[in-house]
Amino acid sequence: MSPAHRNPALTRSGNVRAGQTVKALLRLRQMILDAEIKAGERVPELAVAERTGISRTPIRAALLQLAEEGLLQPSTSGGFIVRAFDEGEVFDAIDLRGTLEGAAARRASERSLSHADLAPLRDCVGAMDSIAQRRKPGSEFFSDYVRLNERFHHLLVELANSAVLRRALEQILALPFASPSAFVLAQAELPRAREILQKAQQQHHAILNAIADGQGARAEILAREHSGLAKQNLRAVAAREADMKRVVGGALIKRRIIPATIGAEAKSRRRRRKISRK
Amino acid sequence: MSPAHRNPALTRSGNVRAGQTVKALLRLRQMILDAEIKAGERVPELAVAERTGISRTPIRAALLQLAEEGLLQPSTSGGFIVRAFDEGEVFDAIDLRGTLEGAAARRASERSLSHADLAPLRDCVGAMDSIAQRRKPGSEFFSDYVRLNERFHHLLVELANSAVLRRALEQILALPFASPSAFVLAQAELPRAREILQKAQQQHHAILNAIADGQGARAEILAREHSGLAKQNLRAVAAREADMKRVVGGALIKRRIIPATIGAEAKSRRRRRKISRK
DNA sequence: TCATGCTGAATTGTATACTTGTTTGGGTTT
DNA sequence: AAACCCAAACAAGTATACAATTCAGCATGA
Repeated sequence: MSPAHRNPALTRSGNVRAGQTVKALLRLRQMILDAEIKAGERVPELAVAERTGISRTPIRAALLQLAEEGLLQPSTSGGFIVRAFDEGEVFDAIDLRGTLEGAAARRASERSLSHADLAPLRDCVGAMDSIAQRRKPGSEFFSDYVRLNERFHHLLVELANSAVLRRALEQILALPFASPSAFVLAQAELPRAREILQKAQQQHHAILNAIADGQGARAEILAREHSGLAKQNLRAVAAREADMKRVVGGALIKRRIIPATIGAEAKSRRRRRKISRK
Repeated sequence: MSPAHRNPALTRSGNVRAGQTVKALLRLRQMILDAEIKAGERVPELAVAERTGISRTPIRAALLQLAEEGLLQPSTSGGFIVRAFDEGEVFDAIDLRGTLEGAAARRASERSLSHADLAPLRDCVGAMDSIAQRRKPGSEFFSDYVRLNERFHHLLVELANSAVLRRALEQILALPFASPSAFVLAQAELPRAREILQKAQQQHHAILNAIADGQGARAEILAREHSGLAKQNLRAVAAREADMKRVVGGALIKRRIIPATIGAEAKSRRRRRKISRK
């Protein structure tokens, strides 16, 4: 998407010369997700430019891109502010992912794919099986699982073979908490962790089989239902603020129940006279 | 999305002071859709800057935006080229719109909306009824119909009350031929024009009723099915090149059957020696 | 005490100069 | 004659200077 995507590698100097725009994009996204810039705050171009040593032009491009992704929101007075999401929006995002993955599963089912076409997906599910059967979840347990899980969902979309569908899913996945494995880390803390994981794995199997059998409607429903697990995790995790910190971009999600104290407003500069209206 | 969204009077109205970025965006989009720049061609910043009297910076922002919308494609060597769509992609885009509108209809159904909430949608359908019953389609016939049709689809999404869903639909509707009324004008030339229009209107009624009755699954299927009409129109229109010219952005759609002559390549400059690679 | 309008600092939006990379055409060599 | 190399032209990426707008803070007056 970014115009500087083409800069794959090095210049003659041998230095990793990623385009400034890409650098700015990555840095800014990190800053937002790590809550270095807090939700609701403005993102001043100049400050970012000074801090990163990148000039304003690429930074501006990155801001534009991040606004496209939905992490930033254009301010009425120009510039951008970090978007805050309430629990409902996160829910809706996961729901939409379910809808789109359902559409993908249906399309994949209707393409009468060969056995070989489905091999990668089958292998992926198989690999997850062997992970899920480990007695003791080791340190790489979850990172392995997350990787395979993302691969599963990625393959699903690829099998649908629709550029527009892929684009739509890319858009929604730009919201980190909409990702299929967004809550896996937090889920690990839940008492029913293993149970949830096994249920997810059963669903992976079911989706794969439905696609292999060309059962489009069934595959769609199953894929959609599969996203219900993420919704369930969201509900469980959102209840405890501590768990929310384990979710990538969790700082962007504002709790529904706002404390009575207006502590949040104290530190950010506020217009003292908003009664000026009329 | 664009940083200059804040400009009060922006789009189709007689905008007195639009930001340069917005101006560039509108101008460029028009140039692309009118095939002033043909599909597959590069869009040179400087040329556009000279031609429009706008400096490169806002033009670059507009190019970025248009790439986000999907009308432009980043080139490997930097810059952008006008994207070409084959018939399959147009089909997929309409299909995806159907999926998303289906999701919207379902959500709307499940919100237990009051009679008053549905009034705008009901009024819209009513207005379309009175148009559809006109004996002689006048000059404003189609423009009125198109306006109301777009309004219907817009209201449908609003009733779903989901920001992410709205965003996803905005993305797909940025492709002009994915619009619900993209083929209405071309459809008018078809022999079964009136019949198609009446069928569409029946579907509008059915969707409205399903939502009013809270029948989510039914509303979803109906809305999805409704997009089938557009697919049908696409098939009918795509058969004849002349009709394709009546479709907005039709120049971006490349025919499936490519003539044996390589005439298209003759005019565009080609690299003579691509064997230079090692 | 509060409303109102002015002013200056800050920040975004725009233009342009400059740098870096890609392309292309011609000359050279085999 | 074909392939290759090099260099000049060109276009995109980046930095920075400049203009326009916004907003806080203060002064002024009711």
